[in-house]
Amino acid sequence: MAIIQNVKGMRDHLPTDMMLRQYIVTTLTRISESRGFEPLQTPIIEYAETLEGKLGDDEKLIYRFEDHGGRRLALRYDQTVPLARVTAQYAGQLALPWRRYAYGPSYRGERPARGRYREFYQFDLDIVGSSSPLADAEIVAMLCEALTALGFPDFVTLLNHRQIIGGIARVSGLSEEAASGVYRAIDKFDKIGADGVRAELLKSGVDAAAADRILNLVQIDGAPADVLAALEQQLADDRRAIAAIANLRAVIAGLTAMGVPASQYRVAPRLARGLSYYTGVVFEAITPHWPEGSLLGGGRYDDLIGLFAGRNIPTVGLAFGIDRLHDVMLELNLGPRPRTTAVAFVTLFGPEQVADSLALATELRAAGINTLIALEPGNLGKQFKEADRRGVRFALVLGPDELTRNEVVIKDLQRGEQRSLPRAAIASLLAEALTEGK
RNA sequence: GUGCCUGUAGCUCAAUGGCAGAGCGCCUGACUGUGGAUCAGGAAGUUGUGGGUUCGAGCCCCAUCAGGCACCCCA
Repeated sequence: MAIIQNVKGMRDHLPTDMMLRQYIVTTLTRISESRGFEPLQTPIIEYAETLEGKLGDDEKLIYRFEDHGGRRLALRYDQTVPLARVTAQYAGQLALPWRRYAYGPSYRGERPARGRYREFYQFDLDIVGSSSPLADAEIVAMLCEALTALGFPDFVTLLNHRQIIGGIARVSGLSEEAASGVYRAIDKFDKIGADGVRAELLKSGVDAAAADRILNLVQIDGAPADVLAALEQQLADDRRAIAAIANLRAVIAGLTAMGVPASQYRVAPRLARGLSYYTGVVFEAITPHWPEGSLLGGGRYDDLIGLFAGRNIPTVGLAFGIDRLHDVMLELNLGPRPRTTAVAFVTLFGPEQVADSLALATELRAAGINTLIALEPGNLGKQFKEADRRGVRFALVLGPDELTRNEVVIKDLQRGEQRSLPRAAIASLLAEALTEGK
C-alpha cells in the first residue's frame, strides 16, 4: 500500500498557492533585473564537504546521504554556500563585482512549525566582489523596494553591523569566545525583553556589570544618526566598532541617495542574526504581522567565498523567504488572487462547431490571450458552469448563428454582461479588459 | 533534538464509553443556446496508522506518523 502523505516538513503547493508564489517571484525577478542582477541556478545536491565547516552549529541540520557511487553528498542548506563555490569555480569567467539572483529550494532537517519547513524556497540577491557601502545600500534598497512592491504596509528593516556588536562585547570586557553567546542573547531582545536578555547573559557567564553595560548599549534607539552618534561615544575605545559605525553611516547615506524612505529602516544595535559567516553589515525586515521571526534577512560576508577561492572576495547578500512572504501575504490579503491562469473560455456548441471554436482559441492565444477550451461539445450550461467554477472571466460561444454572421458571443461572467461581436474584435476587447483589470 | 496540544467526509467542525452527523463544497435534475440565486435529490468515512483495555472505543491506554505551540535555531 502506497503512503499518501508528505514527508515531514515537505509541502505540496497547489495551484491557488502557486499563483501567488509566482507573483512574488516574478516581482522579485523584475526588481532584480531592473538593477542588472543576473540569474544563476545551481544543483540542489552538493558534495557534503562543500557545505561542511561553514555553518557552525547548524551543520547538524544538513541532509546528508551517499549516492550509488559512494560519494558523500548533501542537500544544499542555503543558496549562499553554492554561490561561493560557483564564484571560486568559475573565477575566470565571472567579472567582478557580479550581481546575481537565484530562486529555488533549500533543505534543513529542523522540526517544522508555522513558516518553517524542511524544504523551503528562497530568493537570493548578492553582490559578489565589492566591499563598497553602496553595495550594502543597494541590497537593502532592493529589500525595501520589494516589500513595498508586494504591498507590505508596515515593515521596518533593522540595520546593524557585526563589529558594532563585537565592540559592545569588547568594551564590556568579554572575550571573543563569550561573544557568540552574547549575540544569541541580545538577538532575542524583542522576544524576551530586557530582563530576559539579562538573565540569559548572566547564565552564559557574563558578570552583572557587563550585562548591564551591554543592555544599556543594545537598547539605544532613535533616528539612525542619533543611534550611531550615541554608539560612537560609547564605543570610542574600540577601533573596529568606530570603523563599523562609519561604514553604516556610508550605507545610510547610500540609502538616502537611492531614495529609500527613512521610515523603512532603523539602526538596531540588538540585531545579531544567526548565520556565523556574517562579518559586516547585517539586516532583517520585520513586520508586526509576523511575530515568529524575520521575513527575510541578510548581510555582508567577506570571508566565506575566500574559503573556496583562496583569496578575499567581499560579498553582501539577502535571502527572501518565499514561504513566509506567501504565508504573511495570505494573512494580510496582499497581492492578486487569481483562481486560474486563463482569461477566456471557449465553449463547444456542438460537434459541428468544434473546429471553428478551436480555431478561435488559437487566434486568441496568438493575440496573447490565455485561453481554455471546453473538452465536451454540447450542454452549454455545463460549460458555463465549468468556466465560472474555474474562475475564468470570459466565456465565448461560437454557435451556428454566430458562424453565419461571423460573430462571437462573449459573456463576462464577472459582470453578467453578454454581447455578440464581430469575431475580429474579440481579441482586442479581451486585451483591453486585461489591461483595465490591472 | 526536548516538552505540551491536536488529528472525524474535499474544507470547517459536532457526536456522556452505546445507531458516525451538520454546514459549506462536489455530483444529478428542475433548465437540450448560458454560470452565480432558489428548490429537489445524490455520492461521499477502515474517525491519521498499528496495537491494547472493554459486552461495546471517534472518545480510555501504549506505540507510531503528521500538524501546531513553547524551547533550540533560523528564511
